[in-house]
Amino acid sequence: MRLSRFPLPTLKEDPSDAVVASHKLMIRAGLIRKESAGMYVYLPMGFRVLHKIIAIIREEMNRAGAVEFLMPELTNAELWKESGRWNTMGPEMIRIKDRNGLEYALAPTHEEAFTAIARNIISSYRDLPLNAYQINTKFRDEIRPRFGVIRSKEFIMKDAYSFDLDEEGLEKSYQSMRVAYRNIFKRMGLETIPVEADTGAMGGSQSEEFMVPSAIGEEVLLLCDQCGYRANQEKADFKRTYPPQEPIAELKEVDTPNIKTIEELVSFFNCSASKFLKSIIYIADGVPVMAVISGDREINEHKLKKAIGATSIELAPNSIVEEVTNAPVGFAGPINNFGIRTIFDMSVRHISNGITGANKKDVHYIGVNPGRDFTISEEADIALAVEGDGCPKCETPMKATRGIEVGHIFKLGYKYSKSMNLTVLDKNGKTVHPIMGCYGIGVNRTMATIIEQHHDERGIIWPIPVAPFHVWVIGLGRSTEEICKADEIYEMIKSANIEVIYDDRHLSPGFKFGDADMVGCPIRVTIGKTYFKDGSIEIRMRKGGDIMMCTNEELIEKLNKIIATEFAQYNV
RNA sequence: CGGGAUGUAGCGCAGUCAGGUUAGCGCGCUGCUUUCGGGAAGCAGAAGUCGGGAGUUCGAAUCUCCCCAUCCCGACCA
Repeated sequence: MRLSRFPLPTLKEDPSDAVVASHKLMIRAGLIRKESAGMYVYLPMGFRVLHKIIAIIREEMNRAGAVEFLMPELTNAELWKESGRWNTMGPEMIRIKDRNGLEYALAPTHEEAFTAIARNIISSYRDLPLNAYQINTKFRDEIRPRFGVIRSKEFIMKDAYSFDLDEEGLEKSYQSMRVAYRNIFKRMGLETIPVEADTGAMGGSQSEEFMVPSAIGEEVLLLCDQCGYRANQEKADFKRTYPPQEPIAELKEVDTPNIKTIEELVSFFNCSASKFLKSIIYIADGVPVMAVISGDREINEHKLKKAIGATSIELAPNSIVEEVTNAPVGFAGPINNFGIRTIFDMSVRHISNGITGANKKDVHYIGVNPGRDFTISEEADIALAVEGDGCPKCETPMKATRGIEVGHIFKLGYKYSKSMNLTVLDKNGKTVHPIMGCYGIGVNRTMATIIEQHHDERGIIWPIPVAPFHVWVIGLGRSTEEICKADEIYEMIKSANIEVIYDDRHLSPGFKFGDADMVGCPIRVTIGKTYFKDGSIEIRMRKGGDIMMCTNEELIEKLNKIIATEFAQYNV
């Protein structure tokens, strides 16, 4: 490929609307352009990288025994109604009608579609296990698209769905995907950490996310160096420690004029935050509920949502708080709280002589004791684990770090096979529902994440398995004779079946070197003054900057050797 | 959806507070000349609904109102 015939609109300056390195570099290196918020055009150089990533995913999925499908993007509403998700998916699912008024969704995921086709094509235990996958576009009307391609409204996902006869089979399928994912990311130069995750909107039991540690990660991970416990903060457990029980005091009302926040209360009462019963009003599926937790902890809304069994929860607006507590925000508490459904964190039971709002303006109770002053009607773990909390397994203080989620694997269970009535006959001729798993990789996000992990101040440094080209040839000659010589070298490399791009543009050397560094192909070959003088060709590695010289005759062998060595670093 | 910021040529910005001729600058782009192993120089050019609409005014990029879009911070997710 000649660069003179290959659109590569590189930029010298950062685009003003990009914030993170990968987004800036993808635009500056001419890989993508923004179409509108959350939608991107892949230019030829960027598309090549996407293809490389897809090819690796496909190889590893096939190697793991998965089989590739291609599903429609426009999915009939009937499918979603069968599983119940037409109602529960919410506005992130883009719904449209055709001219006859039939409703469709632009697929945000494909559990229903794959379950439906499985219903059609499998009927016996002999057809199991089946692991069906596709690499296809997903549409999600994100509330906030962010960080370029990392969170967009339209993105390419590899999604796989496994169907097994029993849990043992599912465990096997799940583990084989776990291995495949590790291999996939390793082959792209990404070190991933699998962490325990919340199962979220997909439903199901066990679930792990594949995280790449990064300062720009949207997830917080809690890690135990001692025993290897790793979890998303949304899901993370921690070892509880409780204060000693005190001799029980009398329940009293205290005037607390305009003292509302835990901080204000701590200084007003001059005691530790753990004394307070923090009471927060949420709206769960439209109904107000109260969550009560020790004042030194935060509520984990994912855990709370699960404990309540709600499909959506949000903080109640002030007006609702005033309505249900009969007081301004800041004076809510579990005592005499008008019969509102209340969930207590496990920490509450252990508070003795605590302090909490009296559901009256400017009044708090002191000497509050669970059991005597209110009943713990529903108890659950609804606390957010934070850095320094003890590991739930070995009690060692955990560390927190941020991560980008590039993949996610789930054990779905029977949710879809039952709701959509997917059945097979087992050995005994009995009708049974297969058990399912699902497995996703964000392809575009993976590309951005690779850049986050592999760049310097000059530009991208592609790991060779995902580099758009392996070799970047720069011709610096001016005379017709010199240009011919550079052309010959390029043709020679090309006919050796090496992936090569040739910068044959009429630009100054600095400009060409700059573009080569920006785009970041692993091997640069320069045909310049050293070649025209004494026939020595310069080979320079983008990573590390090592320079080697060789002759015309040695070049192909040398390049093949370097390429093989580079690839070897990413072997699994 | 709540809070904050921004919108001027393909890209990056100035000009707006304090209204006043043909709206500037850098990069990029076109032509010519010289140069060219780390983002060259000169000369000559092309390219703009100043986000949109309404209003105030003799006169609006600039003031007022409404709308839209983009980006950042929080709740959803690959």
